[in-house]
Amino acid sequence: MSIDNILAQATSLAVKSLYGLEMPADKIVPTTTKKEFEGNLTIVVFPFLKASHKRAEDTAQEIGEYLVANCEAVEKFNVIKGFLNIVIKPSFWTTVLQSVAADPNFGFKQVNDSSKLVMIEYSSPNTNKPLHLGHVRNNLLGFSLSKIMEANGNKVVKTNIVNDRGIHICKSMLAWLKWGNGITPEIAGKKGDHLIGDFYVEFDKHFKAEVKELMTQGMSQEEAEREAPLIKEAHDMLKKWEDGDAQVRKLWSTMNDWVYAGFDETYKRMGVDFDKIYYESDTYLEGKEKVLEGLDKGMFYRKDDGSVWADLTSDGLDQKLLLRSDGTSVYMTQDIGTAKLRFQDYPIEQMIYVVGNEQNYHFQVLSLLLDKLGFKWGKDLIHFSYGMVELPNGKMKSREGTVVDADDLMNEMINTAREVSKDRNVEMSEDERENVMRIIGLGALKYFILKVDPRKNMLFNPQESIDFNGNTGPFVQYTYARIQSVLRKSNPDDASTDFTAYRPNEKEVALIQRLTDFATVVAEAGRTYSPALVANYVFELSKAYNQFYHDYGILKEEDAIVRAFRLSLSKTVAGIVKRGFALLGIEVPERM
RNA sequence: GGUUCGGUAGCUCAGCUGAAUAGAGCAACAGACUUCUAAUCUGUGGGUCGCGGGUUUGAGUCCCGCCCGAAUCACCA
Repeated sequence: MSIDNILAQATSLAVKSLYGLEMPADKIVPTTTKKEFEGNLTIVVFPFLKASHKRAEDTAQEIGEYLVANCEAVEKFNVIKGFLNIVIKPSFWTTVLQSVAADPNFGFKQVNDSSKLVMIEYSSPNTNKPLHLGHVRNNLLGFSLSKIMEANGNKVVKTNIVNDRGIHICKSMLAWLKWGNGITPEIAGKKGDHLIGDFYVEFDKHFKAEVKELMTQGMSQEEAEREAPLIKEAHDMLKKWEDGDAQVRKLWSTMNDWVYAGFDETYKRMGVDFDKIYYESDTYLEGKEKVLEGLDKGMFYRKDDGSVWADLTSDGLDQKLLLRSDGTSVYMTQDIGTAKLRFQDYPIEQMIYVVGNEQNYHFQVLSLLLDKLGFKWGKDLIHFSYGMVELPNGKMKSREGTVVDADDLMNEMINTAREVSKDRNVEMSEDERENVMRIIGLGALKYFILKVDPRKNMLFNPQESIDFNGNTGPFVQYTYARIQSVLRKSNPDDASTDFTAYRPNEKEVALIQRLTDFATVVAEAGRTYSPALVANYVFELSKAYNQFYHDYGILKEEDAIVRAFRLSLSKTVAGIVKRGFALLGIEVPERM
C-alpha cells in the first residue's frame, strides 16, 4: 500500500473519531507538499470544517495531533491556514525505496487469463502513398496506448486495417501501366511505397492537365473532372477489379506487395508492430452482408433508388448512407464488415480506434450502428481521437509538396543526433554509436510527439521544434545513460550493503516520493488513455534526479551506507525511467 | 447553421477527479565543468488562464452565455 493510501485511511479514521464524520479514504487525496513549505504530503482540511465546527487552523491542528499519535509513518506536522503539512518519518522512505527497488513490475498490473481483452486499431494506411507525419503521430500513439493498456492489466491485440482497394489504388496502377515502363522498386532503387506514391502524384498531374484542357473547351470544373479520360479509365479499372479480372488483380497484388514491403521497413524502424492485420479487400463484402441483415430486421430502410440508409435522428444524428444505389459499399459499410470479422476472430471486450479527429462524426455513427447490429462493445467503443499535425505554414498538402515523409523525418532526426553529438567523446564502437544515434534521434521525435495532449492539434516546426535539451527525449535518455555510467563504475560490494537504517535527506525523499508516483501515473494514463501523462512524469522524475545528482555525491560519498542507499536510489530511478519510456515505445541508451 | 474539440508567459506545452503566491521547456540575460557524463545544474525577467456572469469557504479547473480557431455534417475513403 502506498503512503498516500495509508495517510488517507488514517485521516479518514481521524475525522471519524474526532468529529464523527464518515469520510471514505478514497475521497481524501493527499497532495505533494509545495516545496516552499516543510512536509512531504499535504491534506486540505476545508472539507472537514462543517463537521468540526472549528476554525480551519484548529481542525488541522487536531487532525495533525491525531495522526502523530495514531499513524506509524507520521513524524510531525505543521499547519498553514487550512493546509495540514505532514512530515513522514525518514526511515519510512528507506523502506519504500527498498520495496520499489525489489519489485521489477512496480506500478504494473498483472495480465492473466481473466484479463479484459482490448483490441487497438491504429495506423490504417492507404496503399497508394508512403506514411507521413500524420501516420507517425497515429502510430506512436497507438503503440504507446497498447503498452499502457497492457501495463494496466489488459490483454491487448494490436491491429491494423489496410485500405488496399478503391479508386485511389487504381490511379497509381493506371499511372504505372501508362508511364512506368515496367519499373520495379529494385530497378528504381526505391522503397515500394515511395515508388507507388510517385505514380499517384504522376496520375494527378496528368489528370489535372486533362481537366484544364477540357475546361478551356468550355466544360465546368465538375464536368471536366468527371469526363476526363484518365478518371474514366481508373473507374473502368476499379470495375474490373471488383469483377475479379485476373490481370488487374495480378497487377494490384504485385503493386500492393511492393507497398507492404516499404511499410514493413518503416514500421520496423519506428518500432511499432501489429498482432493482426486486416485488409479492406477482405472486409468490404462482409459489411454489405451485415447491412442487408440489418435491413431484413427492419433496422435500416431502402430508398426508391435502391440505396440503403440508417435513420439516426432519434439519436440526435442524421440519415446515414450504408449502401449505394448500385449496391456497393461505402466507408461505413467497410468498418462494419471489419468489426464483424474481428468479433469472429477475438472475444473482444473493448475496442479502441486510434483515428484522427476528422473522423469524430464517423465514429459516433459507427458506435450506434454496431450497437444496433448487436456488437457487445459497439456502444462503448473508444474513438481515440487525436488532433492534426500542422506545419509552420499550415497543413500538410500533398499537392504543394509540403508532406513530411515518415522515412525522411526519421533519417533527419538521426542525422541531427549525429550532428549534435559529434563533439562529445564518449567511447563506444562504431556499431554502438550508430545504434545510439538511432535511439536518440527517434527518442527525440517520439517524445516530442507523445508529450503533447493527443486531442490537441500540434505544431511541428522542423527547424526549431526538435531540440535535444530541456523537456525532450534525449534529456531523459541522458539521465538514464548517466546513471548507467555511475553504476558501471560502482563497487559491487555496495550493492549488498544494508542501508535500512539510513535516514534520507529532503532531496532524496522527494525523489523516492516521485518514484512511487509511477504507479498512480500508469493507472491514470490507462484510465484516461494518455501517453502524455507518462511522458511528463518521466521528465519530472529525470529532472528531480538531475538536481539530486548535482547536489550530492554518489560514488564520492565516503559513508558506505549512504553510498549504498544512493546507488540503489539511482538504479531504481533508471529502472523506472526505462520502463516509463518503454510505455512510450522509446528506448534508452547505456551511454551517450 | 447543427455537432464535436480546442483557446494558459514572446514561442512550444503541463496543470489529475476544485485548494496555498498558476508551472515546465525554449528563446533572453547572469553564473557553475582539474569532479560520479555540462545533452546537466543554479539564478533573473516574463501572465487580466479568450470575455462576461453563476455555484462554492475556495474556480485555470464545475455550470450558463458570448468571442476566436479547428474538424465534421458526400451515393470520397
